[in-house]
Amino acid sequence: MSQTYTIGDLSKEFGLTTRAIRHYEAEGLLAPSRDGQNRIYSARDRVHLKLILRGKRLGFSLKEIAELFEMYDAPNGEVSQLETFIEKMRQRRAALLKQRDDIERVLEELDELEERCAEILEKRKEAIA
Amino acid sequence: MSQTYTIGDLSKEFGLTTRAIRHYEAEGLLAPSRDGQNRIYSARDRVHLKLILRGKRLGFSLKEIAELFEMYDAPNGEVSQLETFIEKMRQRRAALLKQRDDIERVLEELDELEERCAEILEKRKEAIA
DNA sequence: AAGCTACTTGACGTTTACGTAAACGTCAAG
DNA sequence: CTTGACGTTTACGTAAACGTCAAGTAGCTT
Repeated sequence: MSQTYTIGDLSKEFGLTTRAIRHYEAEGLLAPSRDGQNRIYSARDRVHLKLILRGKRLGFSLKEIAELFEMYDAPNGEVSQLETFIEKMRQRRAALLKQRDDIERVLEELDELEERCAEILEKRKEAIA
Repeated sequence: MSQTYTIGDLSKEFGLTTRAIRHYEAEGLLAPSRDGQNRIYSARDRVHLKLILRGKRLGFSLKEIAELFEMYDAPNGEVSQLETFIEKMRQRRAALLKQRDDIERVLEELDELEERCAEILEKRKEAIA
């Protein structure tokens, strides 16, 4: 007996609207089974949803996330297909590394900003006292 | 004599359309000076554009990037303003840290995927030979 | 049976981030 | 003096990612 979820369960758990979840399905990112006409999500579906959200946090479009899913399921094609696939992965990796670098820089800037703010705050509070 | 750029210069350098650059201006992200009606971008404007693109790579909306710019210019307000500002920074930082974590995970997954692909490729090539 | 609650499928609306086309100004080269 | 390359504004178009009704269904509960 494996755990299942309604669309409402997942929407609450992840802070999404049901509309959004259905939208992901319409875009081919989810494929829950049905109980009559009601959607039933498996643990695997839930993981998929998590992955979707992670992809979104990284700035991927739904279409790109769909591609990533295909990539994950698809290493079955021919050699040429596999090679273009690997090339795509290389590009993804490069983009991610760049993104990681960007994050480091922004974090540094935030540190500086925070310091400046702290200083200013101190002065203001002295001025008040 | 400081370096200046036309909109075409910048569009070429960063691989954007001029339309996009004007759009950023319309959204308040850039404020080049003018020579007659033609836009003249300073080195500072160019840096701003770089920052815009970095923000985009990180998945920020143009509006969010505008906020970040304001944040950077704005540590002048009152104490209460400063404090909400610092709170915003805290949230940004948390989001960025999460994003960094997400990236690590996806990179790991990409590693696994690449291994799988390499294995499959080898087998295919053996099969051919 | 009536009502509540959660689900369903449309279908149109909205926001973001530009694309694209029209219509025109400006300057240098041929 | 026209052609071409670049620039301008204005305005409508569009794709993505949902939001927001509307109208219906299905199962409980009182």
